[in-house]
Amino acid sequence: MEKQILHIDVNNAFLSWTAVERLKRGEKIDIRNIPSIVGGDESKRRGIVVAKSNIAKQFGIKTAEPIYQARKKCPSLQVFEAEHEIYKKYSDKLYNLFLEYTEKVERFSIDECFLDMTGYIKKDQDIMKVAIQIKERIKKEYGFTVNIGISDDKILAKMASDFEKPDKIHTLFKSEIEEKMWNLPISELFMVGKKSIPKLEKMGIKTIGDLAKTDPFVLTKKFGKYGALIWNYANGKSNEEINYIIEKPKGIGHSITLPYDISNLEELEEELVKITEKVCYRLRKQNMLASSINVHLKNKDFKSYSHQRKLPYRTDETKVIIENAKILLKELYTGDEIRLIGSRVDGLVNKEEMQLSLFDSSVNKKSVMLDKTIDSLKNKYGYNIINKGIELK
DNA sequence: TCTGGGGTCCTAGGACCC
DNA sequence: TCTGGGGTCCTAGGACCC
Repeated sequence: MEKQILHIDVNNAFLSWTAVERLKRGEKIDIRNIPSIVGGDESKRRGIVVAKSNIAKQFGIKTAEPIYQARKKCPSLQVFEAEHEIYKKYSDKLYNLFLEYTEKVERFSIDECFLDMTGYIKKDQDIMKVAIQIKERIKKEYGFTVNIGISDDKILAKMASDFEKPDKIHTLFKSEIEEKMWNLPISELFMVGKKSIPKLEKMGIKTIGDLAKTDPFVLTKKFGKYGALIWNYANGKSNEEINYIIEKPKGIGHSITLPYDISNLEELEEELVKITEKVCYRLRKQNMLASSINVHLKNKDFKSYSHQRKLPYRTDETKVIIENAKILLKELYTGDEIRLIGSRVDGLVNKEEMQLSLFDSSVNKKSVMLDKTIDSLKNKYGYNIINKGIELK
């Protein structure tokens, strides 16, 4: 049976959601109708464009560009802070709405879902009618717009939702790829990013159609698995399933761009401890144990380097993880001026499964008890209620 | 006050084992 | 009188996505 897939994408998600929330709070101006963006804090050197209104887009403002540059393009630009709790709230609402139509919903990102409608469409309906109904319900019930792509292939559905915006539905069935997709530049193809574009162009591949008609053997030879992947995408043969089962994370990380460059180990260590504590807290919230820890630095010239090491045993203990993170930082640090520091745990496994199969060495351990106490305080009174002595200095 | 932060997956090379 | 070779594990780095 042919698959029936929808890809639903919120138009300018963070900006739309901020707009809706502000209207709800009684603000008069709908920021979707003025040149506006959601952006990071410039005073903390996190000033990039995260989302933009369509008017801002008309000024040539691009996602991820520095805000100062965006302002040059449009001096009257209004900048709003991101409000992640609100975004999570709208994302959850959408997901629950989609579950009314099929149980096979994949959350692809905070503002995008795939719906596998195969076998879920009633006799008096068709997939277009369902898409229209979903789109109109979201607009009416929540006050923002979405784009919907319809296809018999997952990646084609995603490509289709990216066609003309906002508030539109497009089909891109396998039978339509020549007509609707092959004339587009390769940069439009999912998974073709800025590093691959010049390489492909050098081979004379400028459009998705050019890519589709290239010998897949040549692509595989040059790009490995990646070559085969994009060739399949260009030919509408992704054959990917909708992963509607909620997966546990494989790693958890946190990184910060520092408000100013730091060039001494002690200060970096303080930052590392803070962010690693947060990582460990999130790890325990997931009820998982980590196998390895990774520390990542970026210097003022944007050169990145990282080290990782196996933990002595799979653990969620702040003390053990921080000790190992500190070792990595000492190995890594060469005296550079550091712009960004990151910490992440990987190789996560479920805690319960581990405790069934192994002698549980953590019972009554002092550091485990301390983590539990701190976590419950944080859960009750908020993350920042308790800080280690290092932050009180 | 120019360039975020959170992820996943792939590759290449070295260590080590048989 | 070059240098086996297959497999696994580990690390570092990079590409891509939103």
